[in-house]
Amino acid sequence: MLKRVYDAGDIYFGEFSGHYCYGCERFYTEKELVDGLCPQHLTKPELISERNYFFKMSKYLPWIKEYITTHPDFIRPERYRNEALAMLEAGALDDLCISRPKSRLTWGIELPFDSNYVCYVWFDALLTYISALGEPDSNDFKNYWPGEHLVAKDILKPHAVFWPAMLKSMGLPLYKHLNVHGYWLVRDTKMSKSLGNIVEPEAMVQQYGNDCFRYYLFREMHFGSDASFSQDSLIKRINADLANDLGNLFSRVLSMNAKYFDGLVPTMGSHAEQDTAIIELGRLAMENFLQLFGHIKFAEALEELWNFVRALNKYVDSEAPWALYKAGNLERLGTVMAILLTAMRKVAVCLWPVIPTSACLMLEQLGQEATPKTPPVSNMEAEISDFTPLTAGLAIAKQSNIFPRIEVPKDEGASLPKKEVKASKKEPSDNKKAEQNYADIDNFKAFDIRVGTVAKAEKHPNADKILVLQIDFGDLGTRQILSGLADHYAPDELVGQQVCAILNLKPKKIRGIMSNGMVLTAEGAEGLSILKPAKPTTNGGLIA
RNA sequence: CGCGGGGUAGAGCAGCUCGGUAGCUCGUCGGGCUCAUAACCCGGAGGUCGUAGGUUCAAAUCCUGCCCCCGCAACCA
Repeated sequence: MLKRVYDAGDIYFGEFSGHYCYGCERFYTEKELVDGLCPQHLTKPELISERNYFFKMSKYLPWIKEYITTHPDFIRPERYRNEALAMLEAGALDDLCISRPKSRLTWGIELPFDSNYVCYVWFDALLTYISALGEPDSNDFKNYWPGEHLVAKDILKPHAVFWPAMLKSMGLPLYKHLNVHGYWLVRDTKMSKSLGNIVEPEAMVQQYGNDCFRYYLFREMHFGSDASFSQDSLIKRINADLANDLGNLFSRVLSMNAKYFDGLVPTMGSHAEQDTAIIELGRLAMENFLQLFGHIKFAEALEELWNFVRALNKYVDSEAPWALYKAGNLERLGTVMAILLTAMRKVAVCLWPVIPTSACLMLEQLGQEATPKTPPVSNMEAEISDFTPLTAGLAIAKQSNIFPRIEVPKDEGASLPKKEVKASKKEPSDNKKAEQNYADIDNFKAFDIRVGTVAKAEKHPNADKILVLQIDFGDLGTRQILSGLADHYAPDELVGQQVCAILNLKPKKIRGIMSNGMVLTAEGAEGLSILKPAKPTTNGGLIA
């Protein structure tokens, strides 16, 4: 692939000189430097010039802009399209440096046209979308490329600009759409390891089943926006949609059919007005489902389909097969049941991509052949417009219990999230690993940790999250220490409070202000909490 | 003035592009049915559509100011 780009004349060997910080392994621009020093390490970066390979991305920027402009739905939803265009407008994009000399970076993939260099970041990372399929002449590639591209909202730039430019240069077609999705939030904040609010998908699948979990993810996240996860809503969703509406529909219809027709598909007779109505409603629902699904609007698509599912339950109620049976009206009964069974098949077909295993089970219960690996029908349009009944006389399941309800003990709601958190962080830590984690007491003694009282606290004028604290350490004097507490404490709240801080850390300048130490905090789901002695302690007291 | 999203019934959301009875799911209350997974079906209660103005015969919807949440970026020794 690199060769292709190289052969296209889009890679050049350029000299680049800049301020290079060895600690960060990166170049800094004049602007980024603070007083001529690396903002991370406070060291003077070396002015080095290095010859490296560059990808002529700038050559393609006008083309990308043009492409995005003329293909309004290439990036969706629209607001990310606007963001991408804004990025291109801003003109801050440059050619990409794509190599590092082996003398400095010993690992990495060697460039095909220069064995002294290895590939750096952009190419090796983005290429995996293609390399997973094999070479462009492989079958997989022919079958699956170009496809849909799905990314999270934080990596818009590389996928909206870099990667398309690279593909264009390689002479490969672009993916059909760049679909940008949001995040899953837990209690309105991002999941993060340090907050301990990670939800492990594996655990959820284990607990609720793959299909149920999949259904929830599809159903609850509205494409493009963030969604919030909770086991509570997960259970509600499974019970309401899968168990009550869909599962129960299968259960009631199949068991009735077992009773009335010995588990054989009855003959569908002529349609009454309400029959054509429900069939038309189903056709519409499926049409919308297909359309929305194609636009990655999974939640809305499922909602459409469920209009049909609910209507089918309603249809059962209004047609009351049990009454028809009692009245001995077997012909009408057969028609109603055949309509229901046929409709159920269609619902299952639609659901195949969402909950493959369950959909196959549904289809099998209806006497249809299905496997989770291949789509049950090849022509969805025909499936939607055509209401050919299931073959009369076909033997189908006599009962069904695909989605059992999840019963939650009454006052359980509060304790659920705790389990969630606990179950989340169970790293496979064997004894050996644990032993290696022991720290030497000397490591601890190396820190000079003291008690002090906050004398003054104010916001950092130039950084949102940081408070500038003046802390009185008694005989040791007053120190200025910066801490990322702004999101968790109001400045006034801290004044007069005792805190613990490490004093012998190397001073560091943060956004222009010096910090001479580090305030200790505890981090939990509630946010940050400062550590303080349990009873008032003389300022300067040593912590050991 | 860094960029962006949002504030609509107890909860979660749709509606806003193209002004004109405020809709859906869950929950709640009452009723119905009895085929079914304490399910399903019907009906009710519950909303100053963040806030203050403006445009209009008419504003959740258009315009302006303000308040409050959230994300990205930066930063969190």
